[in-house]
Formats: sequence, structure tokens, C-alpha cells
Amino acid sequence: MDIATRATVLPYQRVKQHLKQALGQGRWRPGVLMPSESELVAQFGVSRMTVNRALRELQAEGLIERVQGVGTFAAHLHRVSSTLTIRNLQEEIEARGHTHHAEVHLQREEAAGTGLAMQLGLAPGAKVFHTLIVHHDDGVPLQCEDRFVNPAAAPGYLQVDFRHTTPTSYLLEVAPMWDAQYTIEAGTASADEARLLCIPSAEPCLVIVRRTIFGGIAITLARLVHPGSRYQLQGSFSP
Amino acid sequence: MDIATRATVLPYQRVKQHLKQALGQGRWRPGVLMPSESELVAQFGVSRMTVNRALRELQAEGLIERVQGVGTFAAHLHRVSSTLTIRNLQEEIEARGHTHHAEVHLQREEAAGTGLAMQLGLAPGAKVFHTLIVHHDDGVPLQCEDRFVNPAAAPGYLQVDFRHTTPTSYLLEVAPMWDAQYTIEAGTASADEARLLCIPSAEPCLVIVRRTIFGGIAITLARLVHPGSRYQLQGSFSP
DNA sequence: GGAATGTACTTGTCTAGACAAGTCGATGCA
DNA sequence: TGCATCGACTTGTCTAGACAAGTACATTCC
Repeated sequence: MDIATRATVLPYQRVKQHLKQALGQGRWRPGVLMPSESELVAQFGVSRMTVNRALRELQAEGLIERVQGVGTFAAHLHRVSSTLTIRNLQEEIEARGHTHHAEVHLQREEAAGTGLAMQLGLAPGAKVFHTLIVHHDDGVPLQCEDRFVNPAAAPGYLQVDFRHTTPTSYLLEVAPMWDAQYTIEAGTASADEARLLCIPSAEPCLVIVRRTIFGGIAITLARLVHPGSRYQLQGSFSP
Repeated sequence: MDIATRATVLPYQRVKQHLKQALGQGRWRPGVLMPSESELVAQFGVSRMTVNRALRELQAEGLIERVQGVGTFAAHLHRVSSTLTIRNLQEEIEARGHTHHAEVHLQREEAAGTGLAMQLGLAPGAKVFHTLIVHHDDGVPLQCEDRFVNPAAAPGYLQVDFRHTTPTSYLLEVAPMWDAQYTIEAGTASADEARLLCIPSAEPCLVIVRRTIFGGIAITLARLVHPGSRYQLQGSFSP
């Protein structure tokens, strides 16, 4: 692509940008009817498919709402959906040029308690795999990962050497596609966790609890504890 | 649409679902070349635009990676992008059937310190608006909102009655389109914040620092402090 | 007046074809 | 050997037109 054509904005981008800018300037109040596809076709001199693509992408971004047979409306922006990138911790550390190493403090089979069994969709007392791993960034403990795994989902879990691969990436290999729900909260580490992370027991910690489901069955339940002074999440969004 | 046609899945959905399922079963390892558009056209007996739409949507979902001139590849799933819904706190409280009320402890003009001025893109000593508001859920303090606003972006900010509207929704009205960057971390409240939130000063808090930009200029810088025992973020993702 | 119908409009989807742009390997030339 | 060129392939985008499906409103009929 030469400089001249690189400078020309693609037609569907032109339509998108124009509408985005006008929305940004408050040209249409939320819920108000916006120009129809055919009006935009006439205005921009492009085909309807091109306009349609621009509008579909704006809809995917949550900026407009469309109703078949009625029209296109400026979206109500009260519900902001943000994207928070949760990266593989090992990669994240290595991307900073630091070295990652993991200490495996526990890797065994246990009988699930009632609460745990329910969360994993197992019978109380059923066998579950349990690992307790501390991840270090240049020798500094950064995350304490307490994880229970459904044996049916990853039968080989106890044989993996987690000093060289993380449970997340192993589970991604075993079951490449899953849905996860998580909560993020501030709390304190347990006495054991505080000892493993080398922090005072009162230090605030960022605690992420993640539950992973694949094809209707629960795969894993993980509690990730990070010292508040050493770890934070970052993200961005546009309404 | 009658029952018969409602039962038939749309062509682009058929292509999408087929690929999604195959990816879920690990048919293509990450980074491996997947069928080209023309192969899918032949396989499904649809036009290329239909296949293209299916693939573009899968790309937007992060399931595949496409390179012009080369082909379509199964995505590396190590970088997980999750959506974390950050809702308007007032709405969130009222959606739970609780009552929201806000105490405005500060709403005035101040001179910006060096660090703050730099973060807002102003000259040191320039005037900024400063509010300190505590949001309550059924009378229980839930969030301490310490916010600095660029006067150029919202000149009427000091005249708003924030007992009845939140700064976020006011700023959404004034500048409907912005980009925000935020960090989430566990920390402790300052002595003042702890007093306002009625918590012990050592209690872990979920602290969100959010910086909002519109058209290249910073609009606002906010520090949102939540008692760890009363507030948590929830989200979900699929890799 | 009320119900059915028709009509004009909207979005949703699909098609067949076209050209541009990028990559890669084979081929041929110096 | 090294380089340039060509051709086959890929994705990226756009077009003009078509039909389906849903909505809103005016008209007509009972």
C-alpha cells in the first residue's frame, strides 16, 4: 500500500468515524432515531452493505441500538462494559524482562468438602485434584494460586510439572475452550498464604476467585492471592 | 418468521458454529493454519461474503487470527481478554432494590499540585475542580469517590447537585464519548477515607484509579475506594 | 367504531462478482 | 549463487441487487 492509498480512509471506516464523532458531540440524544441505512447510502455514496458493516460494528461496540423494521437509535450509555485483559502470569512476568519461577507446595488428590463439591458439581467426598503454587517475579512472591481441579476434566493434572508450565496453560491445552466467571475483591491472605507470600498477615491483598466451566461441567476453581503492594490490574474502556 | 424458518440456522451462523465447535474440540492447535475462505465456501455452499462475515466475527471474538496474503490461524489463547462490566454505582445499587444516597463532603475549586496537573495535562497551579463524595447503599457507605475534574471539560461541574446525580453520569452528558484507563488494586484507605467509610483504618480496600480522556485532553481523575468486605467486581470471559 | 388489509418504510441477510493488497514459492536470468 | 519476476494463493474490501422479516400507519371494509 503506497502513501496515497494509506491516507485514504476506507469507506466503511469513513461512515463509522463520522457517526462516532457525531455521537461523541451529542448530536443524537440516547434513544433518539438516527439516519437510516438508505439515508447514509445516499449521503456517503457507498453501497448498503458498506453502511451496514459500519452500523453493525458500532452496534457491537455498544454505541447504537438497532431494531428491525424500526430503525437505528443512539444507545443509552449507562451500562459501561470494559475490557480487562487478564494475561498469563508467567508471560506477563517474562514480558517485563523478569524471570518467572514457581514453587509447588502441594499437588495431590483430596476428598472434596461439601461446599467445594457443590461448586464443582461433584458429589460430596468425591476425589478432586488440589494444587498450591506460588509464582515468583525475579524471586519475589507475586501470586499464591490455590486451585481445585475436576479430575474428569484433566485426568493427567497430577503428573504435570508445574515448575515449567502453569495450570492455566495446561488446562488450556486439555480443554481449549471454556467460560470463566470471576470475582475480584480486596481481602487479607490466610496465615499460610501470608507466610508463602512473605507479607505481614494484615497486608491488603487482591484476591481473584475464578470458576471455569466447559460444556456444562465445572473444570476448576481457583483462588489467586496477590500482595496489594506488588500487583494491580489494568484496563481501559470507552462507553 | 414461522417455526420452520426459525429452526433453520442462518448460513453465517452455521459456519461460525461449526468452526467454534471444532476449535473447542482442539481440532486446530494454536497457530495452525485453518481452512481458507474459498475452502469454506465450497464446503458450506455459501458465498464468500457469508464466510467472511463468520470469520470476521470469530476474529473479533479473539478465537482466530487472520493475516492478509497468508491465511487464517487458530488463535493463541494465552492472552485472555475479559469483559468486566463496570456499572453506574447508583444504578447498581438501585437494581438490587436498595436505596442509594450520596453525601457531598467537598465540591470546590483548587489549585492543582504538580503531580495532579501533569496527570490532567494542565500547568502546575492551574485551577481544578475537586469533589469528595461518599455513596451509600441502604445507608451503608460503599464507595468514597475522590475526583478531580478539568474545568475546561465540564465548566458547570461545581453547580451540579451530586446528591441526585453521579459525577459519572453528569460527565457522560457533558462529554458523551470518552476513553478511560484504570487500575484496580488492593490497598488501605487514608485516615479520612476510613472515617468516611466507617471502617477500621487497616481494613483492605478495593481501590480503582480511573483517568478519563476525551479528544486528547484529560477530563477527570478519580480515586474510588471501596471497603473490601462490602464490594467486589464480577466478570466473565471465554478465551 | 373496529377490524382487516395494503403499503411504505425499516433492518437482516445473502449472492456473485470484482479489484486491491499482501505472501510465498517457483522460475528464469545475470 | 544471487536476484528479479511471475503466478498462484491468501485475506480485505466494495458493489448492485435481491428477498425476507418486522414495524407503523393509512385505507378500506364490515
